[in-house]
Amino acid sequence: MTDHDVRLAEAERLAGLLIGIVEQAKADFSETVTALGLSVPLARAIIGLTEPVPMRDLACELRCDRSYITSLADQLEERGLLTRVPGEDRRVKLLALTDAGRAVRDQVAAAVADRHILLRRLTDDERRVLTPLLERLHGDGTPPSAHTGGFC
Amino acid sequence: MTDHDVRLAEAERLAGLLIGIVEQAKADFSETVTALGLSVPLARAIIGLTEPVPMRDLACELRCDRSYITSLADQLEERGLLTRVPGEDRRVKLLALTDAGRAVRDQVAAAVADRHILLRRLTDDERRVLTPLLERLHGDGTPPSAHTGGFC
DNA sequence: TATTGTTATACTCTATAACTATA
DNA sequence: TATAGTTATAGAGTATAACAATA
Repeated sequence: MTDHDVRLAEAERLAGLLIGIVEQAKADFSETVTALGLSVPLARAIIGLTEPVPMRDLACELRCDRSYITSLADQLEERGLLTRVPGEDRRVKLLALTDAGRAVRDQVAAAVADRHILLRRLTDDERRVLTPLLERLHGDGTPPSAHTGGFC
Repeated sequence: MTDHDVRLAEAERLAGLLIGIVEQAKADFSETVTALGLSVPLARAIIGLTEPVPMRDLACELRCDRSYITSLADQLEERGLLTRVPGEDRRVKLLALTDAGRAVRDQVAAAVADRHILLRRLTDDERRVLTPLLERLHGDGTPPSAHTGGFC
C-alpha cells in the first residue's frame, strides 16, 4: 500500500463513521416521530413552524420546492394540525399551527431532544473539542447556493 | 431560556453541522459520479465490486434488498460494466466487473478521493483529534441489526 | 414582468410478495 | 424445507412545468 492509499483509507474510515452517526441520528428521529404518527417530512415541517411562516420560507428552510410544501401543508391541514392564513401581501399564505398542531410539536420536540445522540453520548468537554472541528469541516469555501440547493 | 433549552440548542447546532457535512460529502460524491455518467446507487455498487461478489453479499454491504441488487446489476450489465458469473453453488451468481467496469471503477475511486472533504479540509493532527470523538458517537450500545438494517 | 402558491405529472430509490431453480 | 436470484408491483419522497392570482 502506498502512502496515498493509506491516507485515503483513513479518510474513508472517518467518512464511514460520520455517515454512520448521521444515519443513526436520522433513524432515531424517524423512529421517534413515527411513534407519534408522523412521517419524517411532516415532522420536519411541524418543527419548522414555531411561528406562522410563508410557504416559500418553509421551502427555503427545508430546502425543497414550493410545490412540495403545498403537499405537506395539505396533509397537515387534513389532520387539523395547521391552517393557511392569508398574508398582507395577498399572494402569500402563512402556515400556522393550530392548538392541536402546537401540542404535537411540543411532543415531538421533547421526544427528539430526549433521544439526542449528541447529548446522550458526549460530555460537555467532548462537545467543546468537537465543535470547532466540525465547523472547519463544514466551513465556507463553498458558495451560498451550495447550502441552499437553489431553493432560497 | 432554561438550562435545558440551552443544552438542546447547542446539540441542535452540532447536529446541524454534522448533517451539513455529510450532505456536502454526499453532494460531492453525487456530482463526481454524475460527471462520470453514473447514478449514486450504481456508483456505490461499482465501488463495492473490487472483486467478484455474490449478489446477496453486495446487498448486505449496500444494506438493501436482494431484489434491488438485481435491478442495479441489470443496469450495469446493459452498459457492459459487469457480468454475472455462476458460482460453485449453482444458486449463486457472482457479480464481476468487466475490463470496462474496472476502468470506470478506477476513475470513480480516483475522482472521489480527490475531492474528499476530510482530506481537503483537515490536517493530520485534526483528524487524530476527531477520530476518537466520532468513535464514541458511533459507539456500540446498539445491537448489530441496527447496523445491517436486517439485510445481512 | 416577477413572484406566490397550486395542480398534474413523473422520476428515483427502494421495498414486498410471489415465483424459480437449486440445495 | 431453506436459500439465491428474479419479476412485477407499489410506495415514499420529491422535482418540473404550466398555470392563476397578485404585485
